[in-house]
Amino acid sequence: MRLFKEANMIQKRTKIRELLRMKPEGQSLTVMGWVRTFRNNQFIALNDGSTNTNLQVVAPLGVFDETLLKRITTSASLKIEGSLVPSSGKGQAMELVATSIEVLGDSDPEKYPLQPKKHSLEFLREIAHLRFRTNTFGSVFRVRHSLAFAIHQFFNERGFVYLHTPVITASDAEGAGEMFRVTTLPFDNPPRNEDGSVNFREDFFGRATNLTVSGQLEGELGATAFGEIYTFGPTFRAENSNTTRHLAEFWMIEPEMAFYDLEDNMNLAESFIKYIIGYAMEHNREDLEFLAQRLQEEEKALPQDKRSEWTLLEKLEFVLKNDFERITYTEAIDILLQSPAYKKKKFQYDVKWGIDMQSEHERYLVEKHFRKPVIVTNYPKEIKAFYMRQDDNGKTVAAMDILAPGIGEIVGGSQREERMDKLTARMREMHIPEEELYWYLDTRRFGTVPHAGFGLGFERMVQFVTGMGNIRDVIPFPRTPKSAEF
RNA sequence: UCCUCAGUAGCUCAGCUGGUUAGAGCAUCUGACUGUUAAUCAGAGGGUCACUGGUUCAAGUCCAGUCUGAGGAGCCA
Repeated sequence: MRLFKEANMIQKRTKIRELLRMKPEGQSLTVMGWVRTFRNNQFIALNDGSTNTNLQVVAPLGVFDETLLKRITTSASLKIEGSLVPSSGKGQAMELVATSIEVLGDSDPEKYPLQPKKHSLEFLREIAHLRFRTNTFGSVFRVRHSLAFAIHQFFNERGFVYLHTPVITASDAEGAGEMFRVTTLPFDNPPRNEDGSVNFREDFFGRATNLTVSGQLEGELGATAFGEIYTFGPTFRAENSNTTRHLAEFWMIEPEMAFYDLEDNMNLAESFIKYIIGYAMEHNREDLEFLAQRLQEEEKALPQDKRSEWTLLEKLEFVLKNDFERITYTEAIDILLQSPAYKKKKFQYDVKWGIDMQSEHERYLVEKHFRKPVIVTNYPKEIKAFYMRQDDNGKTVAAMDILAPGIGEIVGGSQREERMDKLTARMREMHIPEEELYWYLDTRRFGTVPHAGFGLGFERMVQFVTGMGNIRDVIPFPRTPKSAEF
């Protein structure tokens, strides 16, 4: 009975996104949504989240009770029945002339924090639970949804298996970053060993556990059975990073493919990025146009030389149509050494073969020299992880990073070391305990194969596509140091 | 974690070399108007000047510490 009623309510409702595509010929429709503004005691701008475009609802003068009209305040929720007609006003093609208005939920205008005006992103971050009701965040999170959907579609079309790697892990061997401990032990008085250290054998899992910093090692287990897998889930880093590009909780996509070399890996990563951007451009045109416009207005405050030369859509279009630049680390260092910036001593950090490139170096390559996404390959082994495949020269590994304009490293990947002897030798050099990773090494023990994979930070991708400057504005509930309110 | 900047009304901000009762625009409320597009016009209410301590006859203003936020750096995705 209850189910039937709910279905009935849904069937009657027309989403504004669909309504706006109809031909207005006086048809009778029901809409439900939240009030954005109420002008002139007569015109309701109604938004239901399906699109940024508000529906203009006309409440003809004299038809509705004064006490009802008083309740039509910013963000009150309404159910409206009316007829869809061509608009006699200028700002919109059609409007709904209300025959009945029901207030589903009141919104006290003295207390509701959002106003029909511009708010700073910093302020909206403080009311993250309500910011979805703004145009900017409406667009950002519809685009985020589309990108997530496109990711699954891309891999599904190519026969990849979506592998759910664990959120709680016991492995602390990879060293991808500081970890959040997971425990049920009492923190004021944990059980102790004789030497005074905490006795994790008495903890929930019988050992020390943490939130995952990467699903890659588990991903390799999948790849060496299914051939091609991908993970897409939350990842946690307890680093005290306070930047526009870091979160303590973020989402990562990590494909892992057997029978792929570095070149295959790069090809996949490049077509993957183009695919999901193309998907958003096709399905979220309106949102992207809104975000592009928002960005342009924001940049008006900047001096001429700091403004971007392209609009957001032009930038995305360009990325779609052009090949990413591919250079080796060694070539990248040469370019930096030859650069006017280096010769004029503009770099704060020195450049020489063997360094881990700094943000300023990556920015120079991507934003000044090539002016497009760049894939840098074959880094020195000293600055990369133990599992990356060693090149024949003994100096470099088959790594690749994709650097994007504006955000820097968006993808990090490599061909993995499939040769047992080389891998364990490197682990010993880097003091990584083999015993703890016996399960990982089993992939090399039993039918090892050449394989490769990469990790892509989802929020950085959403930043790139939406043009949002701060990563805290592209995840619904950002977790950063000293901040986990909602 | 380091460096720099900031915290004054619901929001965005002004407040000079310390000196009467701390201001503006927007928002809100009341009234007017009624085809408006962040409507318009008139009026009203609204403040622990982040917190703690100090200097001083006197602190929003100066000093110290703390907290929070932003930008940059490092770490990285």
